[in-house]
Parts: sequence; C-alpha cells; structure tokens
Amino acid sequence: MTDPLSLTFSALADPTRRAILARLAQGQASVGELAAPYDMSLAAVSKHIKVLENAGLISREKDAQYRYCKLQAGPLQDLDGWVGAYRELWRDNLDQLDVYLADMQRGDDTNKQ
Amino acid sequence: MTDPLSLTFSALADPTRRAILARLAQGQASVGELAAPYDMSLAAVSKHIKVLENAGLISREKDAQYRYCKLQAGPLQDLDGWVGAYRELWRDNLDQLDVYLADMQRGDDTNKQ
DNA sequence: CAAGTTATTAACTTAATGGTTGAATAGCAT
DNA sequence: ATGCTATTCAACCATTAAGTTAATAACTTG
Repeated sequence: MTDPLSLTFSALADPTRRAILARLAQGQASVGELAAPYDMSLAAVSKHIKVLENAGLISREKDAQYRYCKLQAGPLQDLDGWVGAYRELWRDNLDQLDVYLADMQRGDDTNKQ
Repeated sequence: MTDPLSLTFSALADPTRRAILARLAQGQASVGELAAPYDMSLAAVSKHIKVLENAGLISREKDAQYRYCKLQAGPLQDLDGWVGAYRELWRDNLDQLDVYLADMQRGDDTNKQ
C-alpha cells in the first residue's frame, strides 16, 4: 500500500482528517487551531496532520512555534481523475450496456483476463 | 469510522481492490475470475471482495456455485460529490486567493473558528 | 534566565487489516 | 452417492492504525 493513490484514499478514510481538510479549504491554520474542535489530544491531531502531510494533501510552513498547515490540491486532483474514469458508469443508464457486456463475457470468454 | 464515506475511502485504499473494481467496470465476474490475476489465495481475494461489498461498491448475485460480482456506482457518485466540493481549489489559480485569505486570517482573526 | 505556549516524539494499549492454511458448505456431474 | 468445483469460514499471525500520557524541543515573553 505504498502507491500514492492508496496513500490518498487511506488518508481520507477518516472523518477527522476530512474535517481538517474542509477547515483548511477556507485558509491555512495552525495545529492548535485545527485541533480545537475535537475532543481528542493534541498529539492525536498532530498524528492526523502528519498522515495528511505524508499523503501530500497538506504542506506545512513553520512560523515561530506555530506550524501553519495549508491544503494541497494535487492528490485531490489525482483522486478526481481516478473517479472520473468511472463517471460514465452512472451517466446515460450505461447499466444496460454493462449487463449486455457481462452476458457476452460469460458466453464467449473473450474478455477473460 | 462507521460513516459511509469513510467506508468507501477505506475500501478504495488498496490497489488490489481498485484493480478488482476496474475489472468489474467492464462487466460482472465470478470470484474465481476476479482472483485469477493475483498471486494471492482465493480466500484473500474473497475477503477483499467482501470489503468492497460492505462498502456498497459491488453487489453479488448467486448463480449455482458461482457468485457474480457487479460494480455499483452509488458510493463512487458520493465520492465524486465529495471531491467535487474541492474542485474549485485547483481551478482559476484560486491558490492566490487562498494565500490572501490566510494572511487576512492571521492578521485580523476574523475567520477563526 | 525562567516560565509559558506550541507542537512533536516516544512508549504503550487496543483494535483493525491483510495475509496464510485448512476445514466446511453448496452445487454440479458422473 | 461420490467426487469435483467454487466459495466462504475459522483460526491464526504479523503489521499497521488510532488513541492515550508523558517527555522533549523550539520559540516567545516577562
């Protein structure tokens, strides 16, 4: 699970981390500011932030004893690209075509991999 | 981590499971067919499939001793909606605005929460 | 310098994840 | 009925993850 996309998905698979991202979408914030809303130790939030940073979803800028976190869109763009490949699945009732292809597949094995 | 979105992200945070989804995007397949490409026990793939099913990303239809898996778009649509909320971040160089807002915030505290 | 603030690190606990092997279940075919 | 095929379940192991508290580091200010 070392690939970037897995890292991104994994980082986002936690409501606290997604909430932190949402907060950062409206501007940078220090670790303490980010931690304030949560009933959780500062160390725990610090860990969450590190997970986000390791996934490239945020960057940090040091200013005195504060570390200001800033959202980085790159991984989200990649994620958008990934889900984009599936977007056609729910457009134009492609479900019907899906079933058709599946039947073909079972019948003649052409698409087997 | 019981909310649906976390479940979806978590299920997708594994390359094998994403590959299984990609395979299913071109039509339904049995567990054995899905397992074939992987150097992994069938039981392991079976577990992966169960994770995808629990996340609602696939459904299963029983036919004789085969379980045919089929991709379900719902959770992917939700995910698309989630990432969509961030799409503006990388359009129109909104980064500049981001920095501006951040400076405002540190200066006058107006946006603190 | 001493004291307070901010954040990270270390050590630990508990629970979840991803894999294994082997047995069990269910359906099909001889 | 017997055996083959397909799939799951159970028990187990190793690793990772999420949280805790306590200690440490880095900086500011009186």
